[in-house]
Amino acid sequence: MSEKIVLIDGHSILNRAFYGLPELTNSEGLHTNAIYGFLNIMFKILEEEKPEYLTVAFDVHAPTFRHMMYEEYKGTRKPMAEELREQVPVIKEVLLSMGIKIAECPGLEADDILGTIARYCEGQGMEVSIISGDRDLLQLATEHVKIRIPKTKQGRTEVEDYYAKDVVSRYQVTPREFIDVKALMGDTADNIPGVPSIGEKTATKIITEYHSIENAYEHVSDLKPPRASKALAEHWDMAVMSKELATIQVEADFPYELSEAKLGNIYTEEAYAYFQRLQFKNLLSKFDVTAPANKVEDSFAEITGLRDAEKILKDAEGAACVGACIFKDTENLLPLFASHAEIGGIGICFDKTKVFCIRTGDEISCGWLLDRLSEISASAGRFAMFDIKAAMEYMQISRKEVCFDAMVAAYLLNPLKSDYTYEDVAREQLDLIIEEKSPLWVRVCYEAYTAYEASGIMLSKLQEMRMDHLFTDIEMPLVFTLYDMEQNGIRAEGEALRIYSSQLGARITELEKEIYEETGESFNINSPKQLGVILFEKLKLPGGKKTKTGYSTAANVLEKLAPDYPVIHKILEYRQYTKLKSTYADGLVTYIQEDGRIHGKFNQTITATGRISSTEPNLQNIPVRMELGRLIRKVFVPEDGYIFLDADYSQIELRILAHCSGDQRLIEAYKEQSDIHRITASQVFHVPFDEVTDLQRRNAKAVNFGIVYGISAFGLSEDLSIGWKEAAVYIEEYFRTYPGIKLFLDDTVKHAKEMGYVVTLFGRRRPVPELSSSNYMQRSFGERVAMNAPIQGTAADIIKIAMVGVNRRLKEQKLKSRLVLQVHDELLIEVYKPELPAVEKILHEEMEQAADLDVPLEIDMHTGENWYEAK
DNA sequence: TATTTCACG
DNA sequence: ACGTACGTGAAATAT
Repeated sequence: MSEKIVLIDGHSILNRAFYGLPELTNSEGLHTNAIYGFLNIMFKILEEEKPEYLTVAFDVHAPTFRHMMYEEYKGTRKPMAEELREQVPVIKEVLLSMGIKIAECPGLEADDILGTIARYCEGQGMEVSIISGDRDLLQLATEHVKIRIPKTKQGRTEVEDYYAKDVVSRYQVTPREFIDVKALMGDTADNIPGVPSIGEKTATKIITEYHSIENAYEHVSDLKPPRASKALAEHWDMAVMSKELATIQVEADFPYELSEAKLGNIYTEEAYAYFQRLQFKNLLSKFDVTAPANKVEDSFAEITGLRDAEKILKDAEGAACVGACIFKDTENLLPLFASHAEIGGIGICFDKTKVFCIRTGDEISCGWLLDRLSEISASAGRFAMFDIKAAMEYMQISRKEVCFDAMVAAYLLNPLKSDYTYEDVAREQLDLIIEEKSPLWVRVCYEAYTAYEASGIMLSKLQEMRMDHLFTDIEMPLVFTLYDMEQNGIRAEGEALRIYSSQLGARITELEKEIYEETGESFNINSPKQLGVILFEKLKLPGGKKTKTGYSTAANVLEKLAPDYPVIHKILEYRQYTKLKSTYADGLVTYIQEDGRIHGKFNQTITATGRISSTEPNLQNIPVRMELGRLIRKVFVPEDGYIFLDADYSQIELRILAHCSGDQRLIEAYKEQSDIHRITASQVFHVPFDEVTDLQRRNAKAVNFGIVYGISAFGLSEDLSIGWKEAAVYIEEYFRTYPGIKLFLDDTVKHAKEMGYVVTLFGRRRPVPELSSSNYMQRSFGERVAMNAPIQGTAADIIKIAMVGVNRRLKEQKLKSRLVLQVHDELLIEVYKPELPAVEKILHEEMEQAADLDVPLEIDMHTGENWYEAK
């Protein structure tokens, strides 16, 4: 068997990967998508081909002869996107770290390097595979040189292979003739002008007949069609130049030692370190090298004996700082049942050299261990854990003021991440790499150690970033408030939900039947794909639009497209009913527990802006806008002897905007009147307050929303179904009326671009990396985010302060009333009836006084025997 | 697992 | 010439 070499067209594959993959960055903010894609393609090819040799060729970015000629011909070429450019030196380093040969030579393009190496190796009797995204290389294909073109189709990479014969069957010309076709037709992507008015069809036809441009030129008068004949005669010089441009050199002169391309072990420790830095977690599994020994790990110990455990826990008593974690025994369990696993033990760390995993078992009981941990938490100067709210399911926290939630701290330091694991914190704060394959007890020790060691570091970072007040006085107390709310849960009547569900079900069946009759076919109405086909192809509804995969059948699109078709309304009604049934009626019953209550989760580390999120179930999106859905709220009821008290902030975000911008006109307006949209309409459209029409108010309201979202004429026009131009006029008028707003928003974006982040009134930060993107759309998004995040985030800060205050006073006064829900600008309390006056006072005061703004914070408050009535 | 739709603020 | 409003989560279908 002959030896094999793989040649990779470096920039071409990087390019493919860059544009084929979504944005990806590591924690340093370095873009990594092209590198990741490149390596994936490379590994795939290597596994497939198992070559003896490998070389990656790159262009050197000095202008080459061929580029010069073209640039004179057509001006400057587009610069490489910055996000891609920064990845080029990194991939080269990564390749070097794997001992992979890189070939580059000033004055030569990668094509020429590839062509020359390919010819040489073929001459040595080797098999050659060239990997490139560029079809230009097809001219190099022979019986032993295969051109491989990776295609990314829906996430999967498929490779098209071309030997010489494949080029012939696909393009009707030989690889050598392929050059001449290119010379005639040109290739804008490849900087080849070609002959004007000759396209692919004509070029192929001419070359299949005459085999070369020279021969075609000799018979130029015979060429058909006459248009081509004339073009070639007139632009023969262009054809010659194009051929020269299109021809890849195969006898270029540059230093290259085949022996240097010999593949050794590419999974080196150095490469491992790179992959870790780049955070390519799933590529790390390819390595079986073990990371260099870690000093900290040497002092870790696993404890199963009671005597040892007693001694250690006694030592931990009164420590200045304790890091801890609680783990479940999932080792002998199918992952499916992991959630009801027993406690396997704890991790505890109270000194760099005192790190233990204490396991429950024959000697150590769960109850005892957790009680001891609870005691230790109370005696510690600082008690640090990841996700304290979750841990409180198992242990008592009696001294909240000493607690440090490392997950919450990590969230404040960077709220953009999807999760906050101890592995990530260890890497980011401690430069510590934790082996995924380490035994459970070692990982447990690492978690406790990371909580211990990173807590001080993160606290000082929070201080530097002026978020210590936010962390200590808002977010940490909130951990316990949210825990209380989860424990409280909210009562829901299962039977009422089931009745509601069956009523919806009956109507759904009716609608289904009617829709099938009107479309003359039965199909899955819930499938946008099938629905699209029925609506736009079978029924030929006007202009099917939008989405990547087919027609959009979203409600707003359908309404706009065909408001006159009765089927459309039936379908939208059907959607509404099925949504209510599946998500709310049927969805909610499954969460009702023994106590008749739903104990949903409130998540503190999810949103980029600082809001809380609600899951299992989501209690923050219970219907309210439409009456039909709003009825669901009747099943949420207080316990006997209790009543609901609901309060929400009135237009808190716009008030925050008025305050932050300091726009006097808006501030004055809000001090006088509470119908903000009406005032806005009155002032923007210059009509007396009482003469504002419904339409004017509606438009003003949309503009107000737009301002909060980071205004754009396009978005506003979409929302109001008006022209782009008209929307721009509204915005202009708005800014003319409130010039302070315009100044503030511009200034916010400007600061964000300089600093890379935006800040709320209470110091919460949101990085906005999109602002430095070279992509217009991404950058615009960044600008809108920069305008919106401080407003939405400040509102989040304020209600969090109110929640903590309300909860604190309820508990201090030993009231039975309890906080049950938060819905962004709304709080719901289940009030023990005799306490109602006191609780009303507490709720109103805490919400109103949560922040001292230049405009009053108005609160709407209602009571009710269920959530429907209380809103 | 990804996409689409729709519920909320 | 480009193509979007900000922030979430759940369910159903498609892949």
